[in-house]
Amino acid sequence: MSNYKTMDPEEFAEIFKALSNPNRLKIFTLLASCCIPGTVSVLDSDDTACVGDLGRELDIVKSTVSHHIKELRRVGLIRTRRDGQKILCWVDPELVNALRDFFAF
Amino acid sequence: MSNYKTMDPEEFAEIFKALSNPNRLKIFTLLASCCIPGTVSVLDSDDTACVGDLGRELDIVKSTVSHHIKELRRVGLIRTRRDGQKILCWVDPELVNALRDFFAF
DNA sequence: CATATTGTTCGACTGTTATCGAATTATCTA
DNA sequence: TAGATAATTCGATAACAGTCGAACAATATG
Repeated sequence: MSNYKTMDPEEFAEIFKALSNPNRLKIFTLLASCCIPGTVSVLDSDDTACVGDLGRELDIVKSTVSHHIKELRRVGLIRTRRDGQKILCWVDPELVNALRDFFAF
Repeated sequence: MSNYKTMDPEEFAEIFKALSNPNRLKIFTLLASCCIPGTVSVLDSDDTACVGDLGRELDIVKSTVSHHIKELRRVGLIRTRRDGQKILCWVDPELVNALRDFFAF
């Protein structure tokens, strides 16, 4: 744990809480997977996905997806941008790196 | 996300849930910190800690610590061993490595 | 054996979370 | 402007989680 002394337990706990729900974790990994260069995405876009895509993929209603997206965004795991009617989502590589470092001894 | 295809979302979600409570995360990082070779530990032992140590350090009652330890052990994040009256705890490096890989793009 | 120390289990209480459907808002297009 | 599509917000409900103190169990030691 390279940064256990400087990290804020409350903040990291919030991030882990965001990943502690199976559906939210699936959303995160789906977004992460379509961000890898060269990876064939299950979604239509190259490096982003919209709320509707995610809902169809995971078979949950859009209000629930919206709720989960909001939570992932709140803790900084993903970022979003409106494109017309759709809200595009993608993971924040910076925070993912911070998480990787957290588990690096 | 190197292993997003093969990983089990339910299992990983459980692990993240175990780290989603601030006190449990503190217990985990305390144990992780005293496992690093060469690190000066806040606890008395070199590479383990007992329930009482953790409770004193975090100022929570022992029944709560015990509850958290049980949860961390259930998901495989830590391991325990009885030594006389005390239960010694330490993190499982294997699972920590798996988590690091999870966040490695 | 009696007592102290350490940890676990149990019950209770309080607060939080996941989910859905309905209503609402925003954007696009015919 | 009217209708279609996409997403958010809101309210309700059911399930779960964190914490504590009391009681219990295991171990050590006088």
